[in-house]
Amino acid sequence: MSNDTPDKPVTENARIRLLNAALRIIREKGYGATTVDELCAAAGVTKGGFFHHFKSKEALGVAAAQYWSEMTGGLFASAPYHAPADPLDRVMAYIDFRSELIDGPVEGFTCLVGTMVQEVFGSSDAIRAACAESIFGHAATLEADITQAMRLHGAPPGVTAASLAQHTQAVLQGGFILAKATGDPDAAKAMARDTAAHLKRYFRLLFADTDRQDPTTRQGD
Amino acid sequence: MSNDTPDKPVTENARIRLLNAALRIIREKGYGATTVDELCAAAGVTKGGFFHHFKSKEALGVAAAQYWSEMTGGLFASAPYHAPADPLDRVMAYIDFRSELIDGPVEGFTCLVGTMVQEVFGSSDAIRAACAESIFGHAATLEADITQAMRLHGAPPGVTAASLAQHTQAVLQGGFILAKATGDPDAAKAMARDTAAHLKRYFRLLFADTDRQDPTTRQGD
DNA sequence: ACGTCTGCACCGACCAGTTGGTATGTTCCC
DNA sequence: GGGAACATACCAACTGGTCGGTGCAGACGT
Repeated sequence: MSNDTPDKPVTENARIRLLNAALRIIREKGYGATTVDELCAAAGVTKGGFFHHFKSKEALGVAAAQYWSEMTGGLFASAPYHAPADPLDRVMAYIDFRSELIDGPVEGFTCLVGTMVQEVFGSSDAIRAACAESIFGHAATLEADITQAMRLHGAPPGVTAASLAQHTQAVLQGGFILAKATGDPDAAKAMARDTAAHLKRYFRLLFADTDRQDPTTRQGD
Repeated sequence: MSNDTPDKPVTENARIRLLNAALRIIREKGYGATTVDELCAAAGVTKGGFFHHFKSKEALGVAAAQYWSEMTGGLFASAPYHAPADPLDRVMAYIDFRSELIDGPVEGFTCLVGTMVQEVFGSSDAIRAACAESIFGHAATLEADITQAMRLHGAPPGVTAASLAQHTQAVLQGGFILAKATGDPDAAKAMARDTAAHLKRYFRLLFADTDRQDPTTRQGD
């Protein structure tokens, strides 16, 4: 979408290490609580090195959001949920895939940009915009499948593909919040997965009144 | 649940002002970005006054979460959505009520504890627990109506009242995140309301297969 | 082939401002 | 007069950010 990430020369080592550290630590502690020094220590880079690559902490935040988009974008693009021929099945498989991703500790499966935007939407418009781009950009990839599903099976009354795609993201993000609220890792996982299950059920019900009453799509739980 | 908030004497003026400032400013800028000095300035209290009432910033965070519970608890308890005789209608009216609450600037309608818990779940277990208490405590009040609705109309297969109540909170919280991500206040409002509309549709569909096919419940949008 | 010149990646000591927190009053009500 | 409710002044630690410098890889003229 934006072409300001040209394929850099191969020698960007410290930058990548910094970005990877940012992904991990910001998801663990939040953007505000993450210090530059901490990032440097984790990446094995000094303060000077940090500010050589990022002109400010905020710039690191923006870059981290974009890096997150690249990483997750690649993950989703190569994920197996695109396989089904029926677009509705692809949407269902997408939710299953998201559900499978929910594993391990809370910081491991939650969303970097969802976490960040909540924190900085009032104080850094640059980071907020980068997070929005990531979230809504990802929603757009899902919207394509939903549009096709509506075309093939008929559109449920009162909903649009864009709205549904964004709602999907909202539900998953909300699940992450509740997951973080529970102190226990297992409860957190169950919480997030349960939310995803409700989301899938919503899709199933939404498209049940179209031409899809036959229970041939009884996948999973 | 916890009785460590006994009814203090009436003379807690600065404390209340501090708490009100905290509610407003933390929702605006997040917990981490909110400084003690800023809170003091907003409440017209000095640093000494602050630490007279709260032994630390973290203690203020915990108190703010509890204060938020009290405030919203009162708001919801006296809200008109309890009027309908049918518990399912009450649940629907609850979602409508939440949707009506979505107005004005983003910081005005978002949830304090949802914002905070996202930020501090890894760094302050005390605040995290206070936020969890607030969220799940509120969910429990909704769960009662859902349980009754299931008893009266039949339970949709595969869901429990507790799970549904928590899912409701998750969806609303997720809507807030997407709302914050959009820079524009009007778009934010629309986003959050749209999420609530999807949630309501989910409930409608869930209970449509029970004894509730008659469209007498065609309220709103 | 060779010195050197240039620019980039990175270093690490340092700084000024800000942070949460404290020690010591003062006021005022019971 | 004693304790709760504040105010004032202050601090040590830490924050993001700066700045002069270093090592090294390639360009370039000879």
